[in-house]
Amino acid sequence: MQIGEASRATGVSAKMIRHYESIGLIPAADRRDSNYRDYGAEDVHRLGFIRRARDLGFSIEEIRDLLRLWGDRKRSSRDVKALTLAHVAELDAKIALLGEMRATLSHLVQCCDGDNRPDCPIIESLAGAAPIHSKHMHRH
Amino acid sequence: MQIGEASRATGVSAKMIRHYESIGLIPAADRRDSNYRDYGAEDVHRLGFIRRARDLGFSIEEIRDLLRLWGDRKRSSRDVKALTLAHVAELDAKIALLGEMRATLSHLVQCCDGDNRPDCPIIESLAGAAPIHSKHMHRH
DNA sequence: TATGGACCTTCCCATCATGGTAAGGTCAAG
DNA sequence: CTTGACCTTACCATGATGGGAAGGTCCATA
Repeated sequence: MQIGEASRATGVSAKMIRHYESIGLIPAADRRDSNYRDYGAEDVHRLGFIRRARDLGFSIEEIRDLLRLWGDRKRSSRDVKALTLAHVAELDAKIALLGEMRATLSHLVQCCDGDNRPDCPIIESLAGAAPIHSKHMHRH
Repeated sequence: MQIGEASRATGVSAKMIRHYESIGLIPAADRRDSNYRDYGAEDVHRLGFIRRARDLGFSIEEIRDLLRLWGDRKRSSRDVKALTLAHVAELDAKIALLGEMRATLSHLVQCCDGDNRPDCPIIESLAGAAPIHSKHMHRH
């Protein structure tokens, strides 16, 4: 099948399929006489694997490792689990960072009247008036 | 003061200060005879504003708007609040996405023995054996 | 058979925020 | 006068993806 059909079958854009080939994530596709790339069931299977891994947030390099493990009949599930746990830790770190931002911002939003006047704790906070502590600063 | 000192004072790298100038986020700095950039209190204040906004995850374009509002004595806090709420919504979307990934992965991790054998639900799931439903699939 | 349209090819550029490096200018202290 | 710390511009890289140009292939239909 041509790249477009492989793309439709896997949800990976033709652009990215070519890219994955160019960086060696997947083997170079067979070519027809027309020089068009030709994909078979195994290729589609691999692309589906990649798409699912991408959907779970794995980086290309992590996926490279996952593909190697997938093809290794002697792999230990320990290695897969370790790789995955490392990725989960990355996700946790990102979530924590975004969560802190969200918490700070939603506190500021709560304190902002949102009316026609210019006075705004959000702008003031960015301007460096004071760090954002808790709502109960004056109780200590 | 020179760019290095402004950088140290604000936590914005000299590299990024020049970059912000090049994209018009901040006005072109004054120059000394040596052609070195020269920063004053107002510049440092603005850079601090930018750094805090970056720390809260605002994009450069959002910061452009925030700077405009900051400098506008006739701004309405409504506008600031709206901009911030839009950003919080973006954060929520990202957090939700990462959270879904995390949930799926941690379920798979739980199901993976992590021993010397190759059998691994993580790899199998990526290979497309079956979609990940809940642990209680068979209860309905 | 010719043409049109859907598909493919490679190549280059853009995103976003940031960092690295190279080649060279400036300045103050020793 | 040298050394070292600082500055300048200019170019390239990241990671994953998309856009577009210029041109080749293939099939159906007029």
